[in-house]
Amino acid sequence: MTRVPADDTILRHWREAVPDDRLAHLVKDATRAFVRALQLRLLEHSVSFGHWTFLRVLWVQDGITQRALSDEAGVMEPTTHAAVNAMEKLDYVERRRKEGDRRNVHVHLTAKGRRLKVKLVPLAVEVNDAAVRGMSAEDIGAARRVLLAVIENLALDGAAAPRTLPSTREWGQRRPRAAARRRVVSSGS
Amino acid sequence: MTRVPADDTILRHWREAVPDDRLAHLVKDATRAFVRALQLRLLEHSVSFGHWTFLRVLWVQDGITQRALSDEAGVMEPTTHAAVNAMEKLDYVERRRKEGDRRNVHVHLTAKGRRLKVKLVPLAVEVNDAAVRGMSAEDIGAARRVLLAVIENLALDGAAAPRTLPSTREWGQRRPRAAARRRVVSSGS
DNA sequence: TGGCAAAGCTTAGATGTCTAAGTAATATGC
DNA sequence: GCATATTACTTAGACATCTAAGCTTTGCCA
Repeated sequence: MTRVPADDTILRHWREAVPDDRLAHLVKDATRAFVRALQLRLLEHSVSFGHWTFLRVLWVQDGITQRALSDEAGVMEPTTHAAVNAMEKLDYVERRRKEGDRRNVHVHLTAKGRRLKVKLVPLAVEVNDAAVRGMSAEDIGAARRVLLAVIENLALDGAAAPRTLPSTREWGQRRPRAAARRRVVSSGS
Repeated sequence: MTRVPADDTILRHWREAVPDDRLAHLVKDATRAFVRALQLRLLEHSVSFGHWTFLRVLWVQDGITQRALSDEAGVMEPTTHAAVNAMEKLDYVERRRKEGDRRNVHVHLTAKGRRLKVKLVPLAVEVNDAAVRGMSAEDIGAARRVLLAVIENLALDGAAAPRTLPSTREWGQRRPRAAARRRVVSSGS
């Protein structure tokens, strides 16, 4: 790689500066570190990081719908859609429609997709072990509690904020002016 | 209807499943929660989340070079370049070349960019407070330690791993940049 | 002192993620 | 039993981020 953007700089950074959104940035940088480390290993098996997210889920719940897959992976449908397209081309999965509700598209692993599991899972374990090396079990437990709390607290926060608007949260309304105005202006000129 | 991808599903998810890369995913989901929460607030001031990252740095170190800005923000130059372009259009910053080294491009806040600080910083504080609500100071401290360790451990991991790999499209081929080289060299001093 | 490497910025293109809006199938209510 | 809402997927487009590679300026040194 050319240059790790961070390394020295980021580390110094975290020991000195105390910005107002310190935890948020720590979490963000940690995510990048995790993604990068796993990506590095996945590349040797020609699997992109994006696919890992979905394969993980499918190894446990093969044949679920795209919607369910999105939920389990924690992303929106279009993200899943794009990833499934790519993985279908790579012959890791295939889409199937079943009898019954014809809206649903079920995503099934191919033999090839299934085989990746034994190779890839150890890589993730390796990364996680390396990541927490030297940390006590208590600290790691505390970190888990805090992160889970963050997710819960902010989910509430996000759900509460737009409450002033129609029942099904309308981001379009809340997000407002920037987008709305832009649209008006461009159609008017 | 726009659905929050996560909410219930993600929360249930974290209380049940115990995948092999649990911490990595916890961290990733927490990042998304943070970003989303802050974005929600920034949008009301017509500031995108991407700009926040750089404005934070500039409020403290106005007039630094794009490279320095990249390092402080923890991203690569092209990311900074794109963001500075956008912020320049919005009249939050301006680029200036100084006497001396003409390769450097210094990024300066405009009055408009500077004014955002008092409005935006409280939003970040608010998000961080909301995020850790109910957590003990000890747990939060432990979480910080763990996250910092993750960043450090994986930075080492990333620096070490590729050297041993004859992998085709990797590090080795390209002429190493200063940082990469420095790291190798300094192992001897 | 002239050439080559390094440093800084830019461009090009890929990836992963999102919102908004469109289409097709199904469910619901009057 | 049809009109309408809801659900699942898709398409379009935006944005933040990355790597690879190109350009310009500077530094070094043989």
